[in-house]
Amino acid sequence: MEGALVNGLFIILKGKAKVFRTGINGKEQIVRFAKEGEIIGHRGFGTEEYYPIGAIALEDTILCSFTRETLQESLLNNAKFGYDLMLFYANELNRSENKVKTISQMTVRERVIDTLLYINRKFGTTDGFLNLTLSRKEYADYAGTTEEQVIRTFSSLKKEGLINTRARHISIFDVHALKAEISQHNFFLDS
Amino acid sequence: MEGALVNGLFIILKGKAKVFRTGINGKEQIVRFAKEGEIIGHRGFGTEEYYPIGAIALEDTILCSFTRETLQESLLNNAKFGYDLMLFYANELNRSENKVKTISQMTVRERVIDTLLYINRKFGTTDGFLNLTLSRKEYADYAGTTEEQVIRTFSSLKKEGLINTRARHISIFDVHALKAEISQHNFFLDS
DNA sequence: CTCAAAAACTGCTTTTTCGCAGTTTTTTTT
DNA sequence: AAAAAAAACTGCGAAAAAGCAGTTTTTGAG
Repeated sequence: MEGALVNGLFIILKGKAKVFRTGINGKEQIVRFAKEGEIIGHRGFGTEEYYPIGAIALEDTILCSFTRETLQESLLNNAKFGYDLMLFYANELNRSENKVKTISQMTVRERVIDTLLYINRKFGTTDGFLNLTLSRKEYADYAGTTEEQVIRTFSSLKKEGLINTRARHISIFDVHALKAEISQHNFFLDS
Repeated sequence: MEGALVNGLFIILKGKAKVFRTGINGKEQIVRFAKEGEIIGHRGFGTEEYYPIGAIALEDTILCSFTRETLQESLLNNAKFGYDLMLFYANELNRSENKVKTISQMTVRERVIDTLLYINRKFGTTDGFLNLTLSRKEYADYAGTTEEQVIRTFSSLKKEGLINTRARHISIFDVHALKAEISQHNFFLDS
């Protein structure tokens, strides 16, 4: 939970989660989605005393937890471990700073497309449908827009034959065309 | 330079710089400003081969440079060093993810105010004037808006008696009132 | 399987932001 | 110190995004 005392970090053994910051009027900004094998809670590992960020499981999820002390000890005794974790942070930072640019310079339509491609890349598909099922509001919270705009964009993309939606299940028909639309902005960093 | 082969990182011994990503139509997104004592080029230290980001000195600047190899060796031999650098990254990540939220949820006016307060906090003032002199366009590139919007916001803030501008020199009259306007969003993370 | 709640959708209006084109001021060069 | 170039400013129209209020569809509980 955002605002809770930092007590360590977690690794997702099984399941999926969304990681977010709460803004004004309780509006969420989803920072990333996480899956099996990924780290959660590492943002609390700086000088902050409280988590600046929250996470919620999107399905039944099993975590492995490390206390701050355990981790600190391991890091101070194992330089390679610290080095690898540092590389991980460096990549996360790269990803995040790219998102600043994305949100700042892309149109709503482009941001929604970017989000679809991100989900596709990261979670893949089964029978053509994206493996992660999100509400329109969650798409909006990641793309930095409103639910209505996501709905409008989806319905345009549908009309253009680029995607299909069957209720909350989405399939992408033409990944290439979608990529082309945002290629001048995006280097597909955030897997 | 953005796109150049990563060859190490730098510490600013003297001077100031802006750190940015280039987007569509050459539009810059300034990610941060850096001053004496700060690290530059650490974004290239992940798995990337090329710098995802560029930096330009804003005045005569002296750097101290470390090759990737030197640094890697030090990190692998000195766990405490790696640990501290990791903490630094964790804070940078926190700062950056907060900026995602800021840009996504604040209005243009709020983002401009946020930028003014950031410059004030980080670089301070002399005789009431901010110690870092930027063009309106640079304010826009940091705030994620256009030059014209910055100009319009500055002129409103001037009319309201909150700031004063004498050409490119800006003084903030009422830091408190400005902070109040964005306090529901911002926790003043990015010093 | 039914029903209530939640989510998705639609059309419309309002607000915010942008961008152009021209003028004025400031800065830099010679 | 004058001229040229760059930056700052202004008003206005256009575009993008957001917000509202209702209807329809989907979901999930019992």
